[in-house]
Amino acid sequence: MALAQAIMASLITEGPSSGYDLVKRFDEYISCYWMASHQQVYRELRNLERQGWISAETIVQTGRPNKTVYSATDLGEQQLSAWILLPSEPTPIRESLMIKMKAGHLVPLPDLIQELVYRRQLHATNLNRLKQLESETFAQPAALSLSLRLHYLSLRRGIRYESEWVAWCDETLEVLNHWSDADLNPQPNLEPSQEQ
Amino acid sequence: MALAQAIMASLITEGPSSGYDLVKRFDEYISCYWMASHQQVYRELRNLERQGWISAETIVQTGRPNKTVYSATDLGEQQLSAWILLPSEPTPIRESLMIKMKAGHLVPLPDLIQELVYRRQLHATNLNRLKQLESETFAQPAALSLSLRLHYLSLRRGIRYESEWVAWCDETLEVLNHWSDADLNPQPNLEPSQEQ
DNA sequence: CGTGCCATGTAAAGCGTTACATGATTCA
DNA sequence: TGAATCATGTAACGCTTTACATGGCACG
Repeated sequence: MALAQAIMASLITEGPSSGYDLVKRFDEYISCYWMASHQQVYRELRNLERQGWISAETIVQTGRPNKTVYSATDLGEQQLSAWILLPSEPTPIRESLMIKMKAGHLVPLPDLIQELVYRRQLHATNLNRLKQLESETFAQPAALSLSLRLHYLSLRRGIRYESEWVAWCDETLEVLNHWSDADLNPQPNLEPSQEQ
Repeated sequence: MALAQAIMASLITEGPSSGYDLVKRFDEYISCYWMASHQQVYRELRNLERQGWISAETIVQTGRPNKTVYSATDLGEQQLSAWILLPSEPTPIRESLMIKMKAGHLVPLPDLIQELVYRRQLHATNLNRLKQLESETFAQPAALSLSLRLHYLSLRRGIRYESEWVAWCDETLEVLNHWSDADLNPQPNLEPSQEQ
């Protein structure tokens, strides 16, 4: 629903871009607040052009395929501004790992622990990547434009989010490891008497 | 994708339930890890019954509409166990508020601040609700079953998540209020020369 | 000469959101 | 008498995901 606005925000703050540029930017840092696949981005660009929020210009390139560069129109910028002023609700949470926790008594404890270790690693890796971005882009805070400072605040949210995940994994792993030691290891409920 | 598993997990840990019971449970605490509307729940229950993961029993009630109570079948429990053992990725993040931050220079700073104050309040309210649940259900930790202890861990994640949101809002509001004081208030880019 | 990057799509299926709908009971 | 709760849906639309597809260039 807000993919259109995420694209508009990027075109306005980062300037005219090709679909490919946008996809790269989504992968690099936009995904820390709005994830989108390349298929979604290309489709949305066509929608936005049809509605007149962006305009397309074909850049002829020799030796490699032509590219289409999109720019936000005045209409697009006005529409984005108006959308920002509308109140918005938090994203609904959908975390499959928590479903696994809830029904965790169905599987052996070591399997649950393994899954948590894996998730901790994913979030720790992403956290490092975001901290890297933070130190690269925001090394000299005095020199930052308003736009960059606002960008920084959204990056902070990404860093906090990933830190929180790592902290929860650590907290939870400590509890589960303690259960392991105490030999509370649950027996899986897999009905071993059944063949199929 | 995992709505089916969220329902199965609830039927297995909380026992046979009607669609309405499940919807209430989603509203009460499942939503802190998996949000679902009543329409989704009812549709998914029909799918699950068709696939044999759950079985339905009609309870005839006098004076009020009959209800259908669903129970997990052995097949359903096995399928859920197998699914838990599959590795899973984090949910893609989609936070429209961060898009607003990114393009925040397009609107007056007080409007951005107002939106943040509103969001802080939403998360603070939800945090209090979850803490309430925590203190109600987990007052006597010694008496808890394995299943309830696992439930508690997922509730902890919800509490951490909402705390983190409140903390980010506070951090960000402090920065923005400071800008306000310093008279860095950006002028909106709304092209006042245009009539339409 | 193969791998990966540049650059851009189509198609189908599944999932989520919004709107609409029904009809009884209980409580103020 | 009206509002809220119990209890359960259908339909349409739109967004997301997954799979498949193309074709040149650069680098080792």
